[in-house]
Amino acid sequence: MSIAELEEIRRSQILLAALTVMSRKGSFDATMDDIATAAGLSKGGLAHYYKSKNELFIAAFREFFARVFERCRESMAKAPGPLEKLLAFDLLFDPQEPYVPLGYPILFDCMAKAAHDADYGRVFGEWVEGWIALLSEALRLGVEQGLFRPLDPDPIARAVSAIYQGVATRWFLAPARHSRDWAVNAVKEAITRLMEPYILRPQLEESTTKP
Amino acid sequence: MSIAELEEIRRSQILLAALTVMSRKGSFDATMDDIATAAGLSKGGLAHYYKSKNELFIAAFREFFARVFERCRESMAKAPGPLEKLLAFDLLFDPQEPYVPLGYPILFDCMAKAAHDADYGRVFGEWVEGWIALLSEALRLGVEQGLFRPLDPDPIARAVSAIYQGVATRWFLAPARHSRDWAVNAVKEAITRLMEPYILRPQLEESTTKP
DNA sequence: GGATAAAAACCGACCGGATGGATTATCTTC
DNA sequence: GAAGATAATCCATCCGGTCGGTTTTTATCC
Repeated sequence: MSIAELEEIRRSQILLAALTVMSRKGSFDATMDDIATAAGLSKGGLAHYYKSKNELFIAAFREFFARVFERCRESMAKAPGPLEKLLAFDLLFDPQEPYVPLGYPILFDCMAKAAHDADYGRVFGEWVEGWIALLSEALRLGVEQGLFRPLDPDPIARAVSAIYQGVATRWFLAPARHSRDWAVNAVKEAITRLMEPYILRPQLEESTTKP
Repeated sequence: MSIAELEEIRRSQILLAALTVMSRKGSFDATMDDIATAAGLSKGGLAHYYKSKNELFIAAFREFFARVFERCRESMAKAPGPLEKLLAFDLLFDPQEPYVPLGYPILFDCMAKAAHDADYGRVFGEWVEGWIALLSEALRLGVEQGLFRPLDPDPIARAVSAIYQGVATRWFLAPARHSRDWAVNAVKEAITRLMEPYILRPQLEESTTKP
């Protein structure tokens, strides 16, 4: 095994440990000792790969968002049509999904940090932009396929993404009164209705021409 | 001045100081020293009124949410009709609004804490429920006034509130790509369209009866 | 292939600073 | 003078980061 390979393995091992501890304790309460223990290394061992706690945390948040993004992309790729692609994120409300119980605490921590620290704001913003790019692509696809009337994808994609963010926040933080059924339905209703004026129906095209 | 009056004044002074420091530094980085300095008291003075940092923070978050709730209630009270009441929260995107620059960092901190600590989850959840009660009331009003068709207010109010949460989160944390205009319009579009099937139009009542 | 030296990886102990809370002393009010 | 309010100081603990020492790996030479 080469030094580069070992470094890759160690960094990955440390990131996984960091994400686990951050999710369990909250990133504000996660210590380097905790993470070192979870990684099966010493603090000095951690220091070899990540020069500071902040550097490790930025890397951990980036890793987390990369994984979530990939999972979302997969889910979208499987959806049959552009509207279905906009609605392809029920995984966000699935407790069995690997990154759901682990992920929301991490997401909220990143948001709390982002409110004060531009580095974290950048991490959050880049993830958001990536997701919005996916959604915009689906909207453009819908137009190309003649399923949606011509539209500006950007603000709509942003609205769609924000709806998911709001509903998911409520589902996770106030679950007693925001069930999964509510979440799934709220998202579907809101997004479907938001898209309503853009949907072309070939067989009913005459009746969609409102006065 | 009686002891009860002094206590009221001191508690209020300390809470204001706490909110100011929490907003500026983040609640995770706010120390009792910081808050004492901001309150013009010593740490010992703080300890007389709040027995622990946690007790002070819970009280501060509650104070914050109470103020935001009151501000939202006022804004709604001024709106002319039930649909306008659902849309009466442009203040959430107004940087001149007192609790906006100060409030979002506090809100995100509370959310991050709520992900791990049921006490904070309760504080957050109670605020959410209060807001939803206002929205539900407006929906019921709309039905009573014959402006909305009969509906179940609860899930709709929750969806409306979640939309605000998502859009506001994006506006505040990723402002470069989520302008105030986008936010105001996204909320208006999403909520108006979500309500579309429920809106009764007296002059066009016949055409709303879809097959 | 073996021996040797150098570099890298890793550990455990240590350090200085920060913090919440406790304690003692002082001040203020009744 | 007593009670309450407040300040200042102290204390124990915690934490990120450092550092000297040890172990492991790599590179070089014969």
